Amino acid sequence: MPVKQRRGEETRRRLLDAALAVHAAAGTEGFTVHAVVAESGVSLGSLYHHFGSFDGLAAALYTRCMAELLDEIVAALGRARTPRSGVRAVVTAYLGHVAERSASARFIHASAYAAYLPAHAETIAAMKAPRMARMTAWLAPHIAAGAVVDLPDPLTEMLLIGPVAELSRRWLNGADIDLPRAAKLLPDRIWASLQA
Amino acid sequence: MPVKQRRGEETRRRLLDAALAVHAAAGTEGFTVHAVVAESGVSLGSLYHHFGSFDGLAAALYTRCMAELLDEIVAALGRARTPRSGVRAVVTAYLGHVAERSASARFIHASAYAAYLPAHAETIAAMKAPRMARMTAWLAPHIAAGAVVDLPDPLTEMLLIGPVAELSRRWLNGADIDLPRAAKLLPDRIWASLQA
DNA sequence: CTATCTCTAGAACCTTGTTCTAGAACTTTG
DNA sequence: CAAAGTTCTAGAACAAGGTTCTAGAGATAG
Repeated sequence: MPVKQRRGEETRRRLLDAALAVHAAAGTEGFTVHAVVAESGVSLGSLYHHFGSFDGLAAALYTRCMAELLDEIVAALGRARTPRSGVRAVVTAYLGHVAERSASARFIHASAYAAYLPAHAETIAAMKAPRMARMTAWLAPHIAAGAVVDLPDPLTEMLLIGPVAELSRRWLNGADIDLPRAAKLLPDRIWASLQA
Repeated sequence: MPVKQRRGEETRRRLLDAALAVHAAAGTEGFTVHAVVAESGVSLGSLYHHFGSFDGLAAALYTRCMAELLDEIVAALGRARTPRSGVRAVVTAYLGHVAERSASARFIHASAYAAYLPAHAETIAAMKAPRMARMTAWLAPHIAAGAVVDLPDPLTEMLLIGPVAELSRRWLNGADIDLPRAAKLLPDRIWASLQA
């Protein structure tokens, strides 16, 4: 691999890592171009060369974090055999990510609106689509067998992740929530909403 | 009522209305102090006199919009007799608000993060607490009677509004979702997750 | 009537995202 | 190997938007 290209990749990675670190340490308030540049040890010019804008950097970081989260969820789902255990796997993977990699989770939730910025929507959609498709495909036979209720895809998705996402958002923002207890109780409740 | 105080109230109201109008027309991008001031016909000094900061204005508007939404939900819940119809009433009221008063709903969802800004968190919590308490109180006898599952309050809340909130967020951002159809299908699914 | 207090006004300021120009480092080609 | 071209890095200058400040107009109280 060409040296130049590798250095570029390295710079991109350093900027993304620095961005996550700054966001975790200073919150949305302190999350600024200049802070990220200082933390990364890279220049402002490089940031704009690689990401085009600060939103571009944020979108790239969002994409990276979200991809990791979805990959963990898809992997957990792949290990499940029954739809009920699949639901439990998804919830556990999601909440596990939130608990163990809270910097990533915090960034995802803080910039949820970014997923809809027109400029970057298609990049994010392109990352999500295949992963969501794998989940849909996993569910399909169980729907066909009559074990899982047959709803429009977005609704199934909402029932599955809506409560978990909202719960995570609150926990990340300091609400008094017992996450392990929630991880025990929620899956069967969500499963009840999906059972045919 | 003193004239001066009434004029102050009027100015506050004009600023809040202008803020909602600007946000609806120009989106989060164009939602700036200067734009709000221009739209309202009031001066910048007045804005800072009454709200302290731009975030203060946003928090006040969020509080007002959220209070209206919650009041509609609580009112709808009050008219319901069975827990199942209560769930349907809540979902219908929420989605109705989103469909009919989308400027308000859009602002609520766009500034969801604002609910956690330390500076304004307690104001918002003070608005929410009594309304949430009314919902909890409505549910209590049904839980006692064994008709509704007994979970920690936040979890019940998540199961009830999580899917609806997430669905609304996507619809507001242009996702291809059939809202009336969702309003028909969701309530019984959510009810299934809450049924004991 | 005058003193004071609240509200209104908008210019000046400062932080933060973006652009611009220059130059360094690597790759390719004659 | 040398020179041209390309990509990447650098940081100063710029622009836009949030905040502060000083001043003055209008209402209320003594």
